[in-house]
Amino acid sequence: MPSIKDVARKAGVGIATVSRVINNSGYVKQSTREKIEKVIQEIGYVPNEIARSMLKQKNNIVAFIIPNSTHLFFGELLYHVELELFKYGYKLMVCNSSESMEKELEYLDMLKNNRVDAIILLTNNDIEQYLNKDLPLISFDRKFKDVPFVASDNYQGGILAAKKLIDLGCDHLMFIGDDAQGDSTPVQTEVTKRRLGFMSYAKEHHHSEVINIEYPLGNYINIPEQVHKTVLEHPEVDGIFAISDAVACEVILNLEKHGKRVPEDVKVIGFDGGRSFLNLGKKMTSISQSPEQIAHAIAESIHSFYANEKVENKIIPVTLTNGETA
Amino acid sequence: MPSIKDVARKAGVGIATVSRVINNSGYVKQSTREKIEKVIQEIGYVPNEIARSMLKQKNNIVAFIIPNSTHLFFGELLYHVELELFKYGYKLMVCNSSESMEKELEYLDMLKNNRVDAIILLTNNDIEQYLNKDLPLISFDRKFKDVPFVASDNYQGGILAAKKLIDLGCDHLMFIGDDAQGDSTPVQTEVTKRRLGFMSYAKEHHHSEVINIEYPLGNYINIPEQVHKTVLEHPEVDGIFAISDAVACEVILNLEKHGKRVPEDVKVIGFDGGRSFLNLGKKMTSISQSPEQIAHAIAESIHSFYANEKVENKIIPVTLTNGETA
DNA sequence: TTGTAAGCGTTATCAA
DNA sequence: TTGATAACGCTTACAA
Repeated sequence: MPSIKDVARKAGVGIATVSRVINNSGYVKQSTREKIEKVIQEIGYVPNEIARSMLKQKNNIVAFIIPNSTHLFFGELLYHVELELFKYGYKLMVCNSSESMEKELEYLDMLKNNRVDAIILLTNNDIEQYLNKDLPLISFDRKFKDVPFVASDNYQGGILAAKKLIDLGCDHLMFIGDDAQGDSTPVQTEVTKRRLGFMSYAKEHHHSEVINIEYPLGNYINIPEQVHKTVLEHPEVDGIFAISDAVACEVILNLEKHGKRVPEDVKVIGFDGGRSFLNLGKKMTSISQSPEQIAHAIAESIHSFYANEKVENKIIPVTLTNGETA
Repeated sequence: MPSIKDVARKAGVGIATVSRVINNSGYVKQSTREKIEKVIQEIGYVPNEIARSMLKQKNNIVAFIIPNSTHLFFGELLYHVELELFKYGYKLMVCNSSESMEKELEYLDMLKNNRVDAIILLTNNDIEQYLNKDLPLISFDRKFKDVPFVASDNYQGGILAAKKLIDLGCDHLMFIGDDAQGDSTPVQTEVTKRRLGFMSYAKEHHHSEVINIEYPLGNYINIPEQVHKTVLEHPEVDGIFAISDAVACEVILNLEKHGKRVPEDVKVIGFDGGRSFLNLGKKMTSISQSPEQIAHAIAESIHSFYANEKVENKIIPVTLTNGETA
């Protein structure tokens, strides 16, 4: 592919002049400019961004380390993150970790070598100790030391769900989640606040104790068979808040398989937005996260950082989306 | 971040020697090597891939122009493409076109500027005239002049679906698809072969005519309301082949809403693999594409190209996955 | 208004 | 064994 030198030679000018033309900087005589533009057309010259990156020490590439782009909510988030970054002139590199910490570390090394401008990190692994100042990180739904983060208002989501179920007259509440606080792993993400918010509101406004099902972090999609068993062992439960739509969906299908009607016998609320679960046959009642707003906040943070503005942590509001399962 | 010069200075050697150490090339005295490695550790030097790219004229970045990573099958494909490319040392840039040709052209320009090593193109737009030799293209499910392609065996998929429905004793077949052959757009993709294979087999092995519903390319997920109406206008139909699982899912939900039982009254076969539609409440019968194999074929083609091997077009086999809808 | 030259961080060539 | 030095393609002083 032709370089700036080829243009300069063919136009009979110096490369600096060509540079001035393509960047519209400095003075260039009109006739010279036209001559150069003509040559550019003729030989199909386009500037090489790699060379520019080297000089500017900035390549406008952002990487997104994500467990799995196949997961419904993550897929949506990825889509919007790419869209928002594009508006600021950033390109997005996807890095599917498949939830493996080893893979995450491998990506981190690779991305450091590639001098990407930012790395969006979304993980449940115990990775804190491997993060350092040379990595331009921003994290989603997770706090790391010295790393700015964006998170949904998970606590408020828990409250909204509890309030909804209680308002609907549920007598026996249950929470189901793989948020892995406590013993199962040393990691605590912001997601656990869904549970905390739920519990807290229920404690204040509800008479009986909430049944709390907690299981280790899995693959985000399939939940352990044991959980289904436990649910069935509590026939008195008439209100369930699940940590994600995917989990809620599985729980609902299981309940229905065992003769329970949703929402008549048991009301179920998921978390994420229910958008992708039209094919459940009914619309899910869910606490909606806004992938658009999250993506916007992330892109804005990255942009602010390079504009030398202060990067604030951001909490994105959630809303209750009414559906047919509660 | 430190450069090779910093290492050289601190170790009291020339930069060429440092380069030899980090690339394990040429002769380096053991003691020198150790001294250099020590410095590298100390100052936390990692080589700058951007500089390497510039020199090698290769950056190991592949871009994937995809309509929407949120679409279930595309999301899976994206996931596997990234995985497969990673094995060959390639990084993946996602470019969501949202099906807009304008956006695709914008991406194409951007990617040319960025000298990416390959561009995987997945589009239904009439874009042929904008493609040129400077774009390192490979296409999925679509033939372009002088562009190598990978496609599923769509024709065979149509045959498998027709055979299945006929073997199950269906008397009145229907095909539903937005494959847009003929009038609706000048574009013809490989996907239209699903219809052709279906029709061809049905013609040979079936008595009555197949009802053919064709509608313009949409957003891959929602189908026009008119299609649902047309389906209901044909109560005699007892076997439907839909061009994708997403379409099949919508058709099934609509049929059930109107009192038809699937598969008892109408058998429905989708296309893609049915994997993501567990939450339909039943497993979909579907012609399975293999995102893994497709991704592998794509990655391999790109790799072959840079290994100076001949890049062949590749047709990936499909299989019938039995489910509960046919 | 224009051109020369330095420099961004590497690798590769060629002497030493 | 090693170290200058010339690329790679660009931007930006600095001179002219």
